[in-house]
Amino acid sequence: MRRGVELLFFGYTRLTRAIDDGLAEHGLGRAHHRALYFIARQPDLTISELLKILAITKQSLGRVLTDLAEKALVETRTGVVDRRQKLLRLTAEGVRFEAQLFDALRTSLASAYAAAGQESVTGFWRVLEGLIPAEDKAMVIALQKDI
Amino acid sequence: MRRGVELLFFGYTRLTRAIDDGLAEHGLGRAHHRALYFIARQPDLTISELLKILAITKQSLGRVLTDLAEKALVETRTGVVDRRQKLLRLTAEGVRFEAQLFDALRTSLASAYAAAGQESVTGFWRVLEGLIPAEDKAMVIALQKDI
DNA sequence: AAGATGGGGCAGCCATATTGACGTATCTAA
DNA sequence: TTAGATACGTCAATATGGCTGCCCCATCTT
Repeated sequence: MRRGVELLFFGYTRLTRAIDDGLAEHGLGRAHHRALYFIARQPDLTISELLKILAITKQSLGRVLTDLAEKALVETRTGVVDRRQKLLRLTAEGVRFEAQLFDALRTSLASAYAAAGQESVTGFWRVLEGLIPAEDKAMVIALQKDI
Repeated sequence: MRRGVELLFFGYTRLTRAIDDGLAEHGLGRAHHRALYFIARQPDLTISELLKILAITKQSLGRVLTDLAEKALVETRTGVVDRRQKLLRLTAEGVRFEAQLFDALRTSLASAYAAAGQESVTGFWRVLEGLIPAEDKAMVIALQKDI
Protein backbone atom coordinates (compact mmCIF):
# COMPACT_ATOMS: atom_id res chain seq x y z
CA MET A 1 0.00 0.00 0.00
CA ARG A 2 2.56 2.57 1.14
CA ARG A 3 4.78 1.45 -1.65
CA GLY A 4 2.16 2.37 -4.21
CA VAL A 5 1.66 5.82 -2.72
CA GLU A 6 5.31 6.68 -2.70
CA LEU A 7 6.12 5.18 -6.07
CA LEU A 8 3.31 7.21 -7.51
CA PHE A 9 4.69 10.31 -5.83
CA PHE A 10 8.25 9.76 -7.02
CA GLY A 11 7.24 8.61 -10.49
CA TYR A 12 4.95 11.57 -11.05
CA THR A 13 7.22 14.23 -9.62
CA ARG A 14 10.34 12.98 -11.35
CA LEU A 15 8.58 12.63 -14.68
CA THR A 16 7.20 16.15 -14.55
CA ARG A 17 10.59 17.56 -13.58
CA ALA A 18 11.95 16.18 -16.83
CA ILE A 19 10.39 19.05 -18.76
CA ASP A 20 10.85 21.95 -16.38
CA ASP A 21 13.96 23.15 -18.13
CA GLY A 22 12.32 23.13 -21.55
CA LEU A 23 9.41 25.12 -20.17
CA ALA A 24 11.60 27.59 -18.31
CA GLU A 25 13.41 28.47 -21.54
CA HIS A 26 10.13 29.90 -22.78
CA GLY A 27 9.21 31.43 -19.44
CA LEU A 28 6.42 28.94 -18.91
CA GLY A 29 5.49 26.63 -16.05
CA ARG A 30 3.84 23.30 -15.59
CA ALA A 31 0.37 24.75 -15.69
CA HIS A 32 1.07 25.92 -19.22
CA HIS A 33 2.29 22.52 -20.18
CA ARG A 34 -0.83 20.80 -18.93
CA ALA A 35 -2.99 23.07 -21.03
CA LEU A 36 -0.71 22.68 -24.05
CA TYR A 37 -0.74 18.95 -23.64
CA PHE A 38 -4.49 18.53 -23.63
CA ILE A 39 -5.02 21.00 -26.44
CA ALA A 40 -2.52 19.02 -28.48
CA ARG A 41 -4.38 15.89 -27.57
CA GLN A 42 -7.79 17.13 -28.62
CA PRO A 43 -7.68 20.02 -31.07
CA ASP A 44 -10.78 22.22 -31.02
CA LEU A 45 -11.28 21.52 -27.37
CA THR A 46 -13.54 24.08 -25.71
CA ILE A 47 -12.66 26.06 -22.61
CA SER A 48 -15.19 24.25 -20.46
CA GLU A 49 -13.95 20.85 -21.56
CA LEU A 50 -10.42 21.84 -20.67
CA LEU A 51 -11.63 23.13 -17.31
CA LYS A 52 -13.15 19.76 -16.55
CA ILE A 53 -9.97 17.95 -17.49
CA LEU A 54 -7.65 20.14 -15.48
CA ALA A 55 -10.09 20.60 -12.62
CA ILE A 56 -8.98 24.15 -11.89
CA THR A 57 -10.93 27.41 -11.90
CA LYS A 58 -11.72 29.56 -14.89
CA GLN A 59 -9.49 32.33 -13.59
CA SER A 60 -6.49 30.07 -13.22
CA LEU A 61 -6.93 28.69 -16.69
CA GLY A 62 -7.58 32.15 -18.08
CA ARG A 63 -4.15 33.42 -17.20
CA VAL A 64 -2.48 30.33 -18.56
CA LEU A 65 -4.30 30.62 -21.87
CA THR A 66 -3.56 34.33 -22.09
CA ASP A 67 0.15 33.56 -21.71
CA LEU A 68 0.00 30.84 -24.33
CA ALA A 69 -1.88 33.08 -26.74
CA GLU A 70 0.60 35.91 -26.22
CA LYS A 71 3.44 33.59 -27.06
CA ALA A 72 1.50 32.49 -30.13
CA LEU A 73 1.43 28.86 -29.07
CA VAL A 74 -2.34 28.59 -28.90
CA GLU A 75 -5.10 30.19 -30.97
CA THR A 76 -8.85 30.21 -30.58
CA ARG A 77 -11.69 30.19 -33.05
CA THR A 78 -15.35 30.77 -32.48
CA GLY A 79 -17.37 27.57 -32.20
CA VAL A 80 -19.29 26.53 -35.28
CA VAL A 81 -22.25 24.79 -33.69
CA ASP A 82 -22.31 27.16 -30.74
CA ARG A 83 -20.85 30.60 -31.25
CA ARG A 84 -20.42 31.12 -27.50
CA GLN A 85 -17.74 28.49 -27.43
CA LYS A 86 -14.09 29.04 -28.17
CA LEU A 87 -12.27 26.22 -29.84
CA LEU A 88 -8.67 25.87 -28.75
CA ARG A 89 -5.91 24.80 -31.09
CA LEU A 90 -2.14 24.87 -31.13
CA THR A 91 -0.42 27.05 -33.69
CA ALA A 92 2.31 25.53 -35.83
CA GLU A 93 4.83 26.81 -33.30
CA GLY A 94 2.69 25.40 -30.48
CA VAL A 95 2.67 22.00 -32.13
CA ARG A 96 6.42 22.11 -32.49
CA PHE A 97 6.97 23.14 -28.89
CA GLU A 98 4.55 20.65 -27.41
CA ALA A 99 6.14 17.87 -29.46
CA GLN A 100 9.53 18.84 -28.11
CA LEU A 101 8.29 18.71 -24.52
CA PHE A 102 6.43 15.50 -25.11
CA ASP A 103 9.59 13.98 -26.47
CA ALA A 104 11.28 14.37 -23.09
CA LEU A 105 8.35 12.66 -21.41
CA ARG A 106 8.28 9.96 -24.04
CA THR A 107 11.94 9.19 -23.57
CA SER A 108 11.56 8.76 -19.81
CA LEU A 109 8.41 6.74 -20.07
CA ALA A 110 9.74 4.59 -22.90
CA SER A 111 12.72 3.54 -20.88
CA ALA A 112 10.51 2.70 -17.91
CA TYR A 113 8.21 0.72 -20.19
CA ALA A 114 11.11 -1.11 -21.75
CA ALA A 115 12.60 -1.99 -18.38
CA ALA A 116 9.27 -3.23 -17.04
CA GLY A 117 7.94 -5.09 -20.06
CA GLN A 118 4.64 -4.90 -21.90
CA GLU A 119 2.72 -6.92 -19.35
CA SER A 120 3.72 -4.52 -16.63
CA VAL A 121 2.62 -1.59 -18.74
CA THR A 122 -0.85 -3.05 -19.01
CA GLY A 123 -0.98 -3.47 -15.27
CA PHE A 124 0.28 0.08 -14.81
CA TRP A 125 -2.60 1.37 -16.91
CA ARG A 126 -5.19 -0.77 -15.18
CA VAL A 127 -4.26 0.41 -11.72
CA LEU A 128 -4.19 4.05 -12.75
CA GLU A 129 -7.56 3.76 -14.42
CA GLY A 130 -8.90 2.44 -11.15
CA LEU A 131 -7.70 5.57 -9.38
CA ILE A 132 -9.87 7.84 -11.49
CA PRO A 133 -13.18 8.63 -9.81
CA ALA A 134 -16.25 7.35 -11.65
CA GLU A 135 -17.44 10.86 -12.48
CA ASP A 136 -14.18 11.63 -14.32
CA LYS A 137 -13.86 8.36 -16.12
CA ALA A 138 -16.03 9.20 -19.11
CA MET A 139 -13.91 12.26 -19.77
CA VAL A 140 -10.66 10.32 -19.66
CA ILE A 141 -11.99 7.60 -21.91
CA ALA A 142 -13.14 10.24 -24.37
CA LEU A 143 -9.56 11.45 -24.60
CA GLN A 144 -8.42 8.03 -25.65
CA LYS A 145 -10.80 7.55 -28.51
CA ASP A 146 -8.13 8.69 -30.96
CA ILE A 147 -4.86 7.47 -29.53
CA MET B 1 2.67 6.65 -24.66
CA ARG B 2 0.24 9.55 -24.30
CA ARG B 3 -2.05 7.25 -22.43
CA GLY B 4 0.60 6.64 -19.81
CA VAL B 5 1.26 10.34 -19.35
CA GLU B 6 -2.35 11.27 -18.87
CA LEU B 7 -3.26 8.30 -16.72
CA LEU B 8 -0.35 9.20 -14.48
CA PHE B 9 -1.58 12.77 -14.36
CA PHE B 10 -5.17 11.86 -13.56
CA GLY B 11 -4.23 9.06 -11.18
CA TYR B 12 -1.83 11.24 -9.22
CA THR B 13 -3.98 14.35 -9.07
CA ARG B 14 -7.16 12.52 -8.19
CA LEU B 15 -5.46 10.47 -5.51
CA THR B 16 -3.93 13.51 -3.86
CA ARG B 17 -7.26 15.35 -3.96
CA ALA B 18 -8.71 12.58 -1.85
CA ILE B 19 -7.06 14.01 1.25
CA ASP B 20 -7.38 17.75 0.67
CA ASP B 21 -10.46 18.03 2.83
CA GLY B 22 -8.87 16.21 5.73
CA LEU B 23 -5.86 18.50 5.51
CA ALA B 24 -7.90 21.67 5.18
CA GLU B 25 -9.70 20.89 8.43
CA HIS B 26 -6.38 21.35 10.18
CA GLY B 27 -5.35 24.31 8.05
CA LEU B 28 -2.67 22.30 6.31
CA GLY B 29 -1.79 21.70 2.68
CA ARG B 30 -0.29 18.98 0.59
CA ALA B 31 3.23 20.03 1.36
CA HIS B 32 2.53 19.30 5.01
CA HIS B 33 1.15 15.93 4.14
CA ARG B 34 4.21 14.93 2.16
CA ALA B 35 6.43 15.74 5.12
CA LEU B 36 4.09 13.99 7.55
CA TYR B 37 3.96 10.97 5.30
CA PHE B 38 7.68 10.45 5.06
CA ILE B 39 8.27 11.13 8.73
CA ALA B 40 5.64 8.51 9.51
CA ARG B 41 7.36 6.18 7.13
CA GLN B 42 10.80 6.57 8.65
CA PRO B 43 10.78 7.82 12.21
CA ASP B 44 13.99 9.57 13.27
CA LEU B 45 14.55 10.78 9.76
CA THR B 46 16.96 13.72 9.62
CA ILE B 47 16.22 17.04 7.96
CA SER B 48 18.71 16.44 5.18
CA GLU B 49 17.30 13.01 4.42
CA LEU B 50 13.83 14.48 4.16
CA LEU B 51 15.16 17.22 1.89
CA LYS B 52 16.55 14.63 -0.48
CA ILE B 53 13.27 12.76 -0.55
CA LEU B 54 11.09 15.77 -1.17
CA ALA B 55 13.61 17.49 -3.45
CA ILE B 56 12.70 20.98 -2.28
CA THR B 57 14.78 23.68 -0.63
CA LYS B 58 15.58 23.99 3.04
CA GLN B 59 13.50 27.15 3.33
CA SER B 60 10.41 25.54 1.87
CA LEU B 61 10.72 22.58 4.14
CA GLY B 62 11.48 24.83 7.10
CA ARG B 63 8.12 26.55 6.91
CA VAL B 64 6.30 23.27 6.62
CA LEU B 65 8.08 21.76 9.61
CA THR B 66 7.49 24.90 11.67
CA ASP B 67 3.76 24.59 11.00
CA LEU B 68 3.75 20.92 11.89
CA ALA B 69 5.68 21.55 15.09
CA GLU B 70 3.34 24.38 16.09
CA LYS B 71 0.39 22.08 15.66
CA ALA B 72 2.21 19.50 17.74
CA LEU B 73 2.13 16.90 15.01
CA VAL B 74 5.90 16.56 14.71
CA GLU B 75 8.67 16.75 17.27
CA THR B 76 12.43 16.77 16.94
CA ARG B 77 15.20 15.34 19.03
CA THR B 78 18.90 15.93 18.84
CA GLY B 79 20.76 13.23 16.98
CA VAL B 80 22.58 10.67 19.04
CA VAL B 81 25.50 9.85 16.80
CA ASP B 82 25.75 13.41 15.48
CA ARG B 83 24.43 16.15 17.72
CA ARG B 84 24.08 18.54 14.78
CA GLN B 85 21.30 16.44 13.36
CA LYS B 86 17.65 16.71 14.26
CA LEU B 87 15.68 13.52 14.28
CA LEU B 88 12.09 13.97 13.17
CA ARG B 89 9.24 12.02 14.68
CA LEU B 90 5.48 12.24 14.76
CA THR B 91 3.81 12.93 18.08
CA ALA B 92 0.98 10.67 19.17
CA GLU B 93 -1.43 13.16 17.66
CA GLY B 94 0.68 13.25 14.49
CA VAL B 95 0.53 9.50 14.22
CA ARG B 96 -3.22 9.58 14.61
CA PHE B 97 -3.66 12.31 12.03
CA GLU B 98 -1.32 10.78 9.47
CA ALA B 99 -3.06 7.44 9.84
CA GLN B 100 -6.39 9.10 9.19
CA LEU B 101 -5.10 10.73 6.02
CA PHE B 102 -3.39 7.58 4.91
CA ASP B 103 -6.63 5.74 5.34
CA ALA B 104 -8.25 7.85 2.63
CA LEU B 105 -5.36 7.09 0.31
CA ARG B 106 -5.45 3.44 1.21
CA THR B 107 -9.13 3.17 0.45
CA SER B 108 -8.72 4.69 -3.02
CA LEU B 109 -5.65 2.66 -3.83
CA ALA B 110 -7.12 -0.55 -2.47
CA SER B 111 -10.12 -0.31 -4.73
CA ALA B 112 -7.89 0.38 -7.72
CA TYR B 113 -5.71 -2.59 -6.77
CA ALA B 114 -8.72 -4.83 -6.33
CA ALA B 115 -10.19 -3.81 -9.66
CA ALA B 116 -6.90 -4.34 -11.47
CA GLY B 117 -5.71 -7.54 -9.83
CA GLN B 118 -2.43 -8.47 -8.16
CA GLU B 119 -0.56 -9.01 -11.40
CA SER B 120 -1.40 -5.51 -12.54
CA VAL B 121 -0.21 -4.11 -9.24
CA THR B 122 3.19 -5.65 -9.78
CA GLY B 123 3.35 -4.12 -13.25
CA PHE B 124 2.26 -0.77 -11.82
CA TRP B 125 5.17 -0.87 -9.39
CA ARG B 126 7.67 -1.95 -12.01
CA VAL B 127 6.85 0.86 -14.39
CA LEU B 128 6.93 3.48 -11.66
CA GLU B 129 10.27 2.23 -10.41
CA GLY B 130 11.58 2.69 -13.91
CA LEU B 131 10.55 6.33 -13.84
CA ILE B 132 12.78 7.12 -10.90
CA PRO B 133 16.16 8.49 -11.97
CA ALA B 134 19.13 6.33 -11.06
CA GLU B 135 20.47 8.88 -8.58
CA ASP B 136 17.23 8.74 -6.56
CA LYS B 137 16.73 5.03 -6.67
CA ALA B 138 18.88 4.13 -3.68
CA MET B 139 16.89 6.53 -1.55
CA VAL B 140 13.56 5.06 -2.59
CA ILE B 141 14.74 1.52 -2.04
CA ALA B 142 15.96 2.50 1.41
CA LEU B 143 12.43 3.59 2.26
CA GLN B 144 11.13 0.17 1.44
CA LYS B 145 13.44 -1.80 3.64
CA ASP B 146 10.80 -1.93 6.36
CA ILE B 147 7.50 -2.13 4.51
C1' DA C 1 42.77 25.18 14.98
C1' DA C 2 40.58 25.07 10.32
C1' DG C 3 37.32 23.64 7.46
C1' DA C 4 33.22 20.95 6.35
C1' DT C 5 28.63 19.76 7.48
C1' DG C 6 23.78 19.97 9.55
C1' DG C 7 20.55 23.00 10.51
C1' DG C 8 18.08 27.69 11.08
C1' DG C 9 16.75 32.06 9.46
C1' DC C 10 16.01 36.68 6.84
C1' DA C 11 14.28 39.22 2.79
C1' DG C 12 12.22 39.20 -1.37
C1' DC C 13 10.32 37.06 -5.36
C1' DC C 14 7.42 34.01 -8.44
C1' DA C 15 3.95 30.61 -10.01
C1' DT C 16 -0.23 28.71 -9.34
C1' DA C 17 -4.12 28.14 -7.28
C1' DT C 18 -8.47 29.93 -4.77
C1' DT C 19 -13.33 32.67 -4.02
C1' DG C 20 -16.95 35.76 -5.23
C1' DA C 21 -18.98 38.90 -8.00
C1' DC C 22 -20.20 40.90 -12.22
C1' DG C 23 -20.57 41.62 -17.52
C1' DT C 24 -21.50 40.19 -22.31
C1' DA C 25 -22.71 37.23 -26.01
C1' DT C 26 -25.35 33.56 -27.37
C1' DC C 27 -28.42 29.71 -27.18
C1' DT C 28 -32.88 27.47 -25.77
C1' DA C 29 -37.42 26.98 -24.46
C1' DA C 30 -41.88 28.78 -22.74
C1' DT D 1 -40.25 37.29 -28.33
C1' DT D 2 -38.74 37.30 -24.09
C1' DA D 3 -36.72 34.98 -19.90
C1' DG D 4 -33.43 32.21 -18.29
C1' DA D 5 -29.46 29.29 -18.83
C1' DT D 6 -24.89 28.75 -20.55
C1' DA D 7 -19.99 29.88 -22.27
C1' DC D 8 -16.61 32.84 -21.56
C1' DG D 9 -14.02 36.91 -19.69
C1' DT D 10 -12.47 39.69 -15.98
C1' DC D 11 -12.01 42.33 -11.55
C1' DA D 12 -9.92 42.24 -6.84
C1' DA D 13 -8.16 40.00 -3.07
C1' DT D 14 -5.91 36.06 -0.95
C1' DA D 15 -3.30 31.66 0.03
C1' DT D 16 0.12 28.18 -0.80
C1' DG D 17 4.28 26.46 -1.85
C1' DG D 18 7.97 26.89 -4.27
C1' DC D 19 12.60 29.67 -5.31
C1' DT D 20 17.39 32.49 -4.65
C1' DG D 21 21.00 34.66 -2.11
C1' DC D 22 23.02 35.47 2.00
C1' DC D 23 24.45 34.89 6.71
C1' DC D 24 24.42 32.57 11.21
C1' DC D 25 25.56 28.94 14.83
C1' DA D 26 26.75 24.35 16.57
C1' DT D 27 29.16 20.44 15.85
C1' DC D 28 32.03 17.09 13.65
C1' DT D 29 36.36 15.84 11.24
C1' DT D 30 41.01 16.20 10.13
